[in-house]
Amino acid sequence: MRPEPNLTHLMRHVLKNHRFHVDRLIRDYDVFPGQPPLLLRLSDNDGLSQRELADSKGVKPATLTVMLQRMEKTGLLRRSADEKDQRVSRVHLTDKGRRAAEAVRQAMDEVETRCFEGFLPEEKLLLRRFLLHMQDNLASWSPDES
Amino acid sequence: MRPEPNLTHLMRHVLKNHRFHVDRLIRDYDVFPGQPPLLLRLSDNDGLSQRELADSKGVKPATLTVMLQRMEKTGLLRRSADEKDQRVSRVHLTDKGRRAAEAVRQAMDEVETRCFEGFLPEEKLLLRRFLLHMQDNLASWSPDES
DNA sequence: ATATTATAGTTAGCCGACTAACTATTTTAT
DNA sequence: ATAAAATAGTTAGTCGGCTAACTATAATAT
Repeated sequence: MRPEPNLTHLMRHVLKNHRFHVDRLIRDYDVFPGQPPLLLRLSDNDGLSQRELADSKGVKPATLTVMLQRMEKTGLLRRSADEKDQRVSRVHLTDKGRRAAEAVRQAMDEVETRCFEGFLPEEKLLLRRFLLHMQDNLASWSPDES
Repeated sequence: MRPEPNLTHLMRHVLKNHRFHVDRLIRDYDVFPGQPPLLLRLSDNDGLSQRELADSKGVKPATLTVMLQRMEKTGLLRRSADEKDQRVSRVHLTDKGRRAAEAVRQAMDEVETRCFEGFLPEEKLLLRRFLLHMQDNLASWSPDES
């Protein structure tokens, strides 16, 4: 009666659980569920443009605009126009943003550690290979064919 | 400069791509991105309660209520009160819903096939084992410890 | 038998994601 | 040099997910 859930369904379940734990660990920093990757990216590379951030996160510019507006409102970052190209706006972390990013980094590390407890290094490598293989299969599937 | 993306980040990427392809294949059936699993579940098991559906999909009842309202409006399903327990409402696919479910099943099969092209059966088993291991690690992590 | 508690759904309001249509600026072509 | 095309962001509207607060019905306890 309970059909074996397929692999992608299982993956979704795992990721939901993963996100839940990360959120739980940083809920005191005004950081919302989609923001951790952004904070880490900015912490590694201050002053990126919104376009670069969107590409980096694999998200549409419209999505990013709204997220950044919220994060600016909660004081995690500020935006300033690029001097040479008035179209682009560059994003900088505030002090609060840097503290949040540090907390996020710790939380992500902790969850990642827990998540892969009991994995051998070669198993993690194998998992990475599988994921890259899947990614390659899906990305190279042009919408035209069958 | 480009840090190795961690495994969960990679997983998110793969799933986004997966969902994109499923959506592409069923966009002519009034079926929106979160609805495929629901349609399949109902197609296998008509007349489930909302509670059962929510648990099955791993989603909060409030989320389901809104999704079902939309799907009822587009004519994919209808709801009726249980006779024995007036609190529960049972969900049934319409003919249109059954046709959509069939299309979804085909689309999912096709994407799943593409996704795992070049995988050996034992590799898929290994991947499942890894995911269950991760799921177990995360699910057994009580919020209290560390 | 009544009062309490538990369960099923709903509503409201938020965040994250998308597309489509828009503005503003910079490049490129003619 | 001016017109056309490309690029960066924004806005509006929708779907999917959540939490919190609510209603209605059923089950339990005293």
